[in-house]
Amino acid sequence: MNYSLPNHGDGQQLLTMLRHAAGVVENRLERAVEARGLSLAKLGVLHALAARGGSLPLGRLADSLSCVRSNITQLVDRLEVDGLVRREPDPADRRSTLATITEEGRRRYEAASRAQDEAEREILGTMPAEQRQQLAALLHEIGTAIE
Amino acid sequence: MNYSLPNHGDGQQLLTMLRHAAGVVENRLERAVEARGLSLAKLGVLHALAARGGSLPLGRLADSLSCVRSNITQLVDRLEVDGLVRREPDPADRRSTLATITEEGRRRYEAASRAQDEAEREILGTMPAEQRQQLAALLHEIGTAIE
DNA sequence: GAAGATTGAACGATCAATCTTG
DNA sequence: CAAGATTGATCGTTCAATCTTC
Repeated sequence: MNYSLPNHGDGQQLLTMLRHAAGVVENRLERAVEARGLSLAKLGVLHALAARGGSLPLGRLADSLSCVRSNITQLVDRLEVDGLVRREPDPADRRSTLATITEEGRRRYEAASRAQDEAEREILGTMPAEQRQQLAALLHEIGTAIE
Repeated sequence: MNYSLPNHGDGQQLLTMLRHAAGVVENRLERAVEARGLSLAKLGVLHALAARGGSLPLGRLADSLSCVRSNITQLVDRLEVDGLVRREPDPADRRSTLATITEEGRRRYEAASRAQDEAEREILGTMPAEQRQQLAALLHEIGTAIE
């Protein structure tokens, strides 16, 4: 559901606004990293790898990104085609496969990461620190209200 | 990008929180309507139809949901299989196709819509009106900061 | 030619079933 | 039998190309 949101029912427009704002932000960031030849999903994988020394078993990668394994299988497939990640056998366990970031992968990661930062700074640019703090607190409250 | 979000770069954690909160809310609402045999995407279509007398040309539907036409084509395909929507020729323009909600579609729409309301009320349940108002204002500000 | 709809391809995500190795 | 990874199916979404009708 990436498109404009219906206004069902009688009053919870706030959650509609929340989802809409996040969607607009997401689209904006997606465009920013796309201009550097990545998607947010691929950037997420490269980030996890770069943050862990360059290599991770696919299962750990799935844990890192809180997604199911088959998602990682296919994401890494595409990243391999792009030449940004390599699959390697795990010496410690023959069931396991390591994903390793390539040199080109590191370069793309750095560039796209900077592009994302820049876009985020643009979006938040004018918002005073006090309001940011308020927003963070309110979002945290909603988060904890669920489970 | 529905999974846990990376913390690239140096400080815009706020947008990560925003996207994460929206994702959690989205998943929760999705589960709520799924229990009534719908998805948020399908519910959005039924809502648009119900709100406009039961029938709309596919193109207007795409406009309503701010998505691309081919998306509607396929969504309506699946809704037709479900028996919740019917395609009909547009008497006014032979290029155009009308999507019409069925009786069963209306029933499912009502039920799922109530389920969504309920879930939204649960999520927001304990949040005082003043905080809701604050949050709405801050979200609006972020929205306007983009274009 | 432009508008309405569809089709085919791709991406990102999930789930269920399967294969290999522990 | 568990755990790790893959495959095949389905959903939601976009884009580019195509077909029909205006």
